[in-house]
Amino acid sequence: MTHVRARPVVVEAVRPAELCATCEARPFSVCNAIDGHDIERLAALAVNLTVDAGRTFIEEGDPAESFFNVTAGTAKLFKLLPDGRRQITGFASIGTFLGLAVSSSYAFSAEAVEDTQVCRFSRPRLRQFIDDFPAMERRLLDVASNELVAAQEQMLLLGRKTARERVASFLLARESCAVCGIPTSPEARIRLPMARTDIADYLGLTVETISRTMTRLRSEGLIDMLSPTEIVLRNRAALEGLAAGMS
Amino acid sequence: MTHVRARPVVVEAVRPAELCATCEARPFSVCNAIDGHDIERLAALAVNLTVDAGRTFIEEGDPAESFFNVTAGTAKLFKLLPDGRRQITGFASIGTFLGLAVSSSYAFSAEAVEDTQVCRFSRPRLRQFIDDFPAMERRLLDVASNELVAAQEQMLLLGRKTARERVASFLLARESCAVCGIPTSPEARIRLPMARTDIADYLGLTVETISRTMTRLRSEGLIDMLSPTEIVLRNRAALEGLAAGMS
DNA sequence: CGTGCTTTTGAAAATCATCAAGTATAGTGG
DNA sequence: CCACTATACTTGATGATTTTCAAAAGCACG
Repeated sequence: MTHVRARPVVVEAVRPAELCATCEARPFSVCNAIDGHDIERLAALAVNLTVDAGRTFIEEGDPAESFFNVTAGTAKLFKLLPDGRRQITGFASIGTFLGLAVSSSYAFSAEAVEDTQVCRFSRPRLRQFIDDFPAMERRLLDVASNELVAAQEQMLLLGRKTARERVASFLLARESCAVCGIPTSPEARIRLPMARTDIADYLGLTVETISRTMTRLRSEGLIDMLSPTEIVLRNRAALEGLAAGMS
Repeated sequence: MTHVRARPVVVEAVRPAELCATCEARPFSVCNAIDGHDIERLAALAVNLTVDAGRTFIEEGDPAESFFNVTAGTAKLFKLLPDGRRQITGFASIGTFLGLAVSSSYAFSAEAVEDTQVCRFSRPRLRQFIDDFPAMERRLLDVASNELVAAQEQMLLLGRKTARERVASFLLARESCAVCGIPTSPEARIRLPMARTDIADYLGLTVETISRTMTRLRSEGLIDMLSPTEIVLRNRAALEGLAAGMS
């Protein structure tokens, strides 16, 4: 259980929309469904935001007026219980589209884990845009479908895996996420921009359990810890076995 | 942990597609995005299946050749670990669309909890159909978005709620699901077509814990149990408090 | 009216949480 | 540049919720 010290819901800076045409995040995002000059129409809808680490830019329950697209950095998405218990439902990095929901209010909060860049779209206006571009709708459905599959996998983790299995699964997921970390180097160095508390709230465990489990994985030679935020997978096969539940 | 006694993956009977126009499930399903005579084109793609209780009609990992739409009964969707641990990711009832996934293989298995009717659609052919009917794609995106929200709520439950809170959440969800149970009578009688084991695997608990928790809720006057499968909510407010985490 | 399965109940065990404290790290100000 | 403070991470001891193991009670079905 983590009691979250609230930081003001403020966006650091709002810059005029940059050209989507040159956006580094585009290859990873739904925006690549649009090409040619149509991309300029999309750019006209986008507002570039800089969100400092620790800042919340989506608040659960608030009217859902915008969609977001992460273009740099990392954000955590989470839900809270009244007493402060928190469940992180996912981490958003470059290319992640946020705000899919039929409801009129956000179903989760989003807070930057490190300095983050996002594009903000007015919900009704982007909705209108999508109606004109079926390819975009198609891409969004693909995104939503993939997230659904990921969510089911996470339910399996939360409902049925042991602490060890959860941590192994997490590390492997971080590693295979080619986009999210620094280079997926030959020796698989993983960057963990989020705090241990965040990992705990993502895996349904406590900070202490995360720490103990990682220490043990290290002492068993399955991983190396260059620093708390830099992990090297030493025995991928063993980790994969663990993650798959063949402990 | 539940070791699943495998039942053959067989569909009981295959009937010629009935007219979607008169389908009772249509108001609850994505099919209502299509109207007029276009519905006949859709009907031409559908195959009606009867799935007996206990039969599996989607097997995790199998090539995803079909979409399904539940038109009657209830099915459980689940993922397994190699040693038999099971996580039920959801229950599908009338109107539920199954098979959304970009991958070429199913991400979960589906087994009928009670005698169930489903429509089966060839994946590529329905995909083609959808391309012709943006309204359908739109509806699918809405469905996927809603399921995503539900999945996040379930992650909160699995990761952070106590056994009591989970069971209370489950009962309330069953109740508000106007479609899934028999009548949402004035006194909120809930039908639970699934076994205790299924509830356990859905809530990330064991059968024993489910049983004990429900017994306790009954002894505290929060619920009544007419039979193992028929529950009455006696103190809705208290249950809602529990489910929301204000224990 | 057994037979088999589901549900319930009981006792013991275990994983993980909680409480507590020490260590490392980073950022701040002198 | 270094000490100082705050925060994050780690480690240890204890405890509790939930699991596991075991068995009885209910029910459905042949």
